[in-house]
Order: sequence, then structure tokens, then C-alpha cells
Amino acid sequence: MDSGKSCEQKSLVNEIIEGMELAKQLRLCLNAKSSADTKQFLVQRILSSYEKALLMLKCGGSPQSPIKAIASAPESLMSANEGPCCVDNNRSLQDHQDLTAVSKKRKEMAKWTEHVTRVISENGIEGPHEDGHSWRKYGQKDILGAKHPRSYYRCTYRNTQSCWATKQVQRSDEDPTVFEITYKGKHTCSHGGSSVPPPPSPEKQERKRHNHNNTYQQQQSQGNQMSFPTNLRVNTENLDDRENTTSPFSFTSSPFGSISDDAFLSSMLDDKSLFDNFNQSLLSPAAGGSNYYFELPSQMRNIAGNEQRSESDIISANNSSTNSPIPDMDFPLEPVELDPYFPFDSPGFFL
DNA sequence: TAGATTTGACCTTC
DNA sequence: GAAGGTCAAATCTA
Repeated sequence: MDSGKSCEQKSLVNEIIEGMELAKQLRLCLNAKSSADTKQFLVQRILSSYEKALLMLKCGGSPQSPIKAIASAPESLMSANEGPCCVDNNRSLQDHQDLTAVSKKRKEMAKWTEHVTRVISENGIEGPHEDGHSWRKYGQKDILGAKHPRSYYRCTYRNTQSCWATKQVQRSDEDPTVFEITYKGKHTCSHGGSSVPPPPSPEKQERKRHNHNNTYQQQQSQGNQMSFPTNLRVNTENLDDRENTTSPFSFTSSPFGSISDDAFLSSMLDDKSLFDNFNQSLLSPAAGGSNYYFELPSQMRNIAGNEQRSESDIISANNSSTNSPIPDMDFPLEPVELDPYFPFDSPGFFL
């Protein structure tokens, strides 16, 4: 399939270009008075980019290559160029076609799983895991052998932007504070990772329900306040597929220039999508299936705590079973010392 | 009133 | 046939 190949090449070139851009940024950082963390982060990003590119090259010819898997995913069956009018005008027919396509391709759909530990804020409200996208719940199902029902979500912009990303959220049996989130498909909508706060996330919505009528949750919350989770565990499956998913990590072009570190961190935490994308990006095993460990600096946690932020998911990832060329990328971020002139908004920095 | 959630029914896969 | 996934009408909420 020619379009598939060109898509591969495009992705590959994009990765390489990104790596180059990041290297340029690193060079600027080396010249400027940037912190070691900033540099280390850039190095990590560069390595990640090239690692992805290498993986694409390695897998490019394989029939089971992740790129081809993505290309066969239902979301790709409908061109992203198809506007809402197409969706609306041929709704019933298209729905049927989509349904068929989804059914046929369900097994091949890009899929990965995150285990998200919900964080309990100081006010006892459980913090949901925001992923920077807005989701609409379309179903809930009791799963055999599972204590908790599984919830099904799809992108809010599915109809308007033909975004076929979906996710399933299931509370863990062993640890009710852990949510197993399975993502399917890639976001093609332009809303992911934007600095505009998304509508309430599924987890938030679930929290709302639980706050209404679930004393268990409240007890859990109160109990967990004393043991504030300092990390969030992300396990990944089907890493090859994850490889092809977007990593919408992107700083907005907001003027970081003159803000203090605390202000910067606060702004990061204020911008849920930004913060989650930050986590997602760091956690993304896109580079060949590595599980990165990321622990927020205490400074960040303090900010989150002081603001009684319920969204302050603090994330880590298991380092088990990594096949990443990057050996155990543990890099706990110390309080970030940002170069006030660091060009976050320069094109290509965070893609 | 528009948009989101709930939930029973239906469809697909195994 | 069972289980998982999705649809869509009814209901809720801001």
C-alpha cells in the first residue's frame, strides 16, 4: 500500500526531524544557563526520537510492523480529511460501514494499557487521571470475573473530527485505587494536548458519581490521604502498537519567559492536559517499549498539594521487562530550574 | 436546551 | 452460547 509506505516514511522523517530540533534545543541549553534537568530531559527526548526512528526502520518491512498495524486500524479507514459534512450526510451508511470495519479490524486496532493509580488530594477528593483528551462515555459493562464494571469511552470529537480513539477504564480488583485504562486507536482530533482544559474526564465523571453515593470511596480517600501515592504505575502492552500512537506532549507557547520555577510548575499543574501530556510523553514507551520511571520532584508535589489539586497524578512506571536501548531511564526530576529564555515555543521542541 | 451519562438491547468474536 | 464491545433511546445536568 503506497499510502502506508509514505505514511511510514513521513513518520520516520518526522522523528528524525524532531530529534534534530531537540538537539538544537539542547545546544541552546548548553550555551545558556539551563539546569542539568532540562538538558537531561532534552537528551531523553532526543534519544526517544531516534529510538522511535530506529524502530520504524527495523519494523518497516515486517508484515506485523506497528506502522502497518496502525494503518489498518479502523480510524485510518476513514480519511481524517473527511469533514463533518461527510460524516453527517452519509451517517447511516457510514455507520454501518464503520461498524463492519471496526468489527473486522477490532483485533488489529492499536491498543495499549495503562495502570493508573488515582491520587487522593488533601481534601479527600480522588484525583482522576487526565490524559489531555476529552472523552464521552458510551457504555458500561460488567466483566466476567471482575468486581467492577468496565466503562467505555470514545473521543468527544469522534463525529466532528472523525477521531476514532477509544478507551476502556476498569478499576482494578486488587487495588480499587488503580484504574486500568486501555487505549485503542490514535487521536486524530486537534483537541488532544491543547492548553484548553478539556471537558471533565471519564475518571472525573466517575469520581462525581462516587462522591455522590459511595461511602467506600470516601473512606478510601481518607485512608489514602495519609499515604499519598507518589507515583503512578504505567504498564504497557502491545508496545509496538503504542509506538504508533501520538504522544501529544506539547508545551503551549505561553510566555514562560519570566515566571519563576514555582510559577512554571504551577502553570504546568494548572494545565491539566499539559501536565498529563508531560507525563504521557515521559511515560510513553514509544521508544521500543521502555518503561520509564518518572517521579515528580517534591516541589511539584508540594505545589499540587498546596493547591489541593485533585488531578495531581504522580506517575511512575515499572522498569520491568524493558527492551529499550535506553538503559533504565530513571531520572527523577529535581526541582526544575528553567532557563527563562528557554524557547519552549520554538517549533518542533515538543512536537 | 444542548451535551453528557445511563443502561438495556443488539452485534461480533471466540 | 457466552462474553465483550457498541448503539441509541431515555434520562440527567449545567
